[in-house]
Amino acid sequence: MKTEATAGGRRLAGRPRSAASRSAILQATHALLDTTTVRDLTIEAIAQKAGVGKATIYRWWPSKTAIVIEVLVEMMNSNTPLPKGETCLAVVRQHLSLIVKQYRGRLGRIVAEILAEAQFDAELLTEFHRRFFADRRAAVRGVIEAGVRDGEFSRALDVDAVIDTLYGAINFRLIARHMPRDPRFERSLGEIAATTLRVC
Amino acid sequence: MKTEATAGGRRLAGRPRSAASRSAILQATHALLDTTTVRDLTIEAIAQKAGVGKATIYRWWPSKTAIVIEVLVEMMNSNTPLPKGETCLAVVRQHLSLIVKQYRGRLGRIVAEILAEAQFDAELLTEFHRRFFADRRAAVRGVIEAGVRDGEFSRALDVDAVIDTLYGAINFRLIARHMPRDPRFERSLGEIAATTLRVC
Amino acid sequence: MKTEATAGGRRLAGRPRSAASRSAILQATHALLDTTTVRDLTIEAIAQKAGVGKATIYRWWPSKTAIVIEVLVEMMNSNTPLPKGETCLAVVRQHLSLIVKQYRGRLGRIVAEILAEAQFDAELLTEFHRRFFADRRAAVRGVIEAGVRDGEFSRALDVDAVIDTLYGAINFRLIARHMPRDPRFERSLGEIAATTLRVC
Amino acid sequence: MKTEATAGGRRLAGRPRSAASRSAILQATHALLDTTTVRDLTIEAIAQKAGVGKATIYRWWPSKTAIVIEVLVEMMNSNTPLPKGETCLAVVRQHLSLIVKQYRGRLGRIVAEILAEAQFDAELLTEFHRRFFADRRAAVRGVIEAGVRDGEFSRALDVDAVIDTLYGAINFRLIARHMPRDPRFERSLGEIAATTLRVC
DNA sequence: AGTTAATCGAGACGGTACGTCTAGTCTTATT
DNA sequence: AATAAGACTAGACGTACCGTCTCGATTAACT
Repeated sequence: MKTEATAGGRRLAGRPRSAASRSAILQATHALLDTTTVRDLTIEAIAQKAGVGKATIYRWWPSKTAIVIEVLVEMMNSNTPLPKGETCLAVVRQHLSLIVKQYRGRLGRIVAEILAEAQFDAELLTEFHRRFFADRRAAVRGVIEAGVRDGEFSRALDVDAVIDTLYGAINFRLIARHMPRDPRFERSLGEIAATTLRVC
Repeated sequence: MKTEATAGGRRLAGRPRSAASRSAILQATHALLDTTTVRDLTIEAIAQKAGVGKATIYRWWPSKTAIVIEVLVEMMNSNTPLPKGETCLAVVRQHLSLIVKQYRGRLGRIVAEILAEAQFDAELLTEFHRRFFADRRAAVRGVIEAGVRDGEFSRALDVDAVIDTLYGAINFRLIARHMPRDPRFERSLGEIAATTLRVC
Repeated sequence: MKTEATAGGRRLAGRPRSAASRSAILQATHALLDTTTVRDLTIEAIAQKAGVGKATIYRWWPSKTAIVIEVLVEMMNSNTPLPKGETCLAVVRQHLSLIVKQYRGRLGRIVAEILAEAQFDAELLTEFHRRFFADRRAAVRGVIEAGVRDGEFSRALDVDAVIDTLYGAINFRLIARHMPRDPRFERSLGEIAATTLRVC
Repeated sequence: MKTEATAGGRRLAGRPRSAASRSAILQATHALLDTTTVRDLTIEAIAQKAGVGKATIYRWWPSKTAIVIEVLVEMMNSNTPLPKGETCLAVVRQHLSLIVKQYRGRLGRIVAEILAEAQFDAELLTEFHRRFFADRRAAVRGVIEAGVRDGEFSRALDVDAVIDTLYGAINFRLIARHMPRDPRFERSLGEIAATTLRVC
């Protein structure tokens, strides 16, 4: 038997992965999510709808939720550039509003459901954080740290705690559904952000 | 309080519900939760361990998660009296710390898992809110409103938003698991609470 | 309330058996048999329809089929007097025709179904034989033996074998359903009876 | 004979049916029938004993009794060639004796139980007739018709009625169990056959 | 051009839990 | 006692998916 990967570059024998199957699977999943929750989604239904063998799915994804994450990421594709604003506070406030709005529809439901499924699969949770939350959190963090450097925000800030406070409120209402995520909530969040970031 | 039979009207015909079975089911569920997640928990395993027919479970609970909620509520029974404190702020800070600590062990995991399961069952979510969150939230709300009346806290407060901000941070870290719920987090939350409540 | 059975007999303590319940059970069973097979009949459905507790049924009958046997016997009540005829052969032939006709409707179906259920319950089979077949078989036997004594029938006859031959054919078609139990069958059976009884 | 794949057309897509599973199921059923009645037999027990998923059974058989029929047919495989004899009557008599003997053991019990189960499933009854009775009946019919052509038997015969008379007697005693299927019965049946076939 | 090897759709496989159903038993209060 | 009501344990039902496994058929890259 020869080596699988010869000098320098990748050297795959055999039939390459079918791009058509991959996108058929993602599209089928997307379509099914209109009428089904992530939990009620089944690999069999995806395979059926995509006209694909189950094994093909299992070859490339570890679980149905992993597919959903991929669908979600493709849905969001460059959807969330950090908004512009005069001050760092303005940027943060607008971003908070944006997220509240974004989470109002199907997307919010799917995020909540992925988080739910990921409670029972640590790797999935890590993966979701890496592919969905990480960049946005880093961006927000960057803005806040800039605000601190500029003297706009308090020097004593525990940045992570503040972020979890503001975005956690959104996620908590998303998940616990005990109160609406309405314009008043957006405004109040903005006020709280102002106070916390400047005074804390 | 009167006896169950007399209060409220007619005594029902037929054999009454077995208290022994009820508590066997709750105990079995409690025990199984040591080694299983809520998702991996099965009604069959509970029935088996409790020495109970499956039908008996289905007669009294709509789903396994409903049982888990009942177990959780019995676990917490008068576990969380609102702490004493000199000022309203002190009470809130101590309560936040208490919750963070409480959520660190098995209890936190179960709360997260119930929330996860409840993402796919609206009634369950309502029920969980009613039996688990509602009282504690009302208590916290009472303290904050007292603080407002006394002039200790800001008059402009959106109390619900503030509560979701503080407790949402805890729940967000519980669910997303991206950062530890450690003493530093407790301290930071306390600071943020102080700022938000007094200045906002 | 006075005692129900005083003078002349046993005086049982406690509440006596309810005649109303007994007949409600039999009537309910009778009614259900219009739309259900004996197999699909359930004790629960009988109890429900009769407005009777399940335990009451179990107290007085060992199985649902036992109830069906009782219903059947009451249905047949003095239904099958041996027909009159000039000769013994004529009596037998008419009786065969009568049975073929009787078995054509619901009654035949129920007999077949009782026999089916009784394949798995030896006591039931014995009971069914005793209450349903025994008298009629004895009567037929009597006629045939009279024919033998009179010289109308062959002296060499194995009476039981002949009976099983003639009535067995009916029961076989009733159960295996491979051929109709029609007038031609009646006629042929009569011919075979004549030959067998006289020549054998 | 050709291979299965080629004969009759296109090879089907997908994994082919497992011959090992099929025979494991039949063997398990065979074994269980030693200690259980057809009624008490359960699909779960068969699946368990065969080391097979329940779905595999349901995929290929409509009911447990259908499996039992298949087991029975495989048990009988070329078990019952029509016996040789000098005359047609001799053939019929020997065949009757053979069937009586064959039905004495486990096989008789199973035939009775299948007929019992099939009282509640018309398709099953048809299937059982086709796979178990049909060929043998046709063979007997052939012999009798030959006898008629040769002048050995009566020209007036209703062949089906005669067959049901002779074999019905056997089946009736098998099912009603009111009399033994012993050598005397064999002899009497033979006598009756002789009379009926020649004189009728 | 032929060979090689991983891919593909299809669908059968062993397994497991589901929620339903009925059996037969057992508590109640009532008659 | 016997009754109607109905809760109880037990366990099979037939279904649905799981994740794995054969199949024959494709499809490139490497001889």
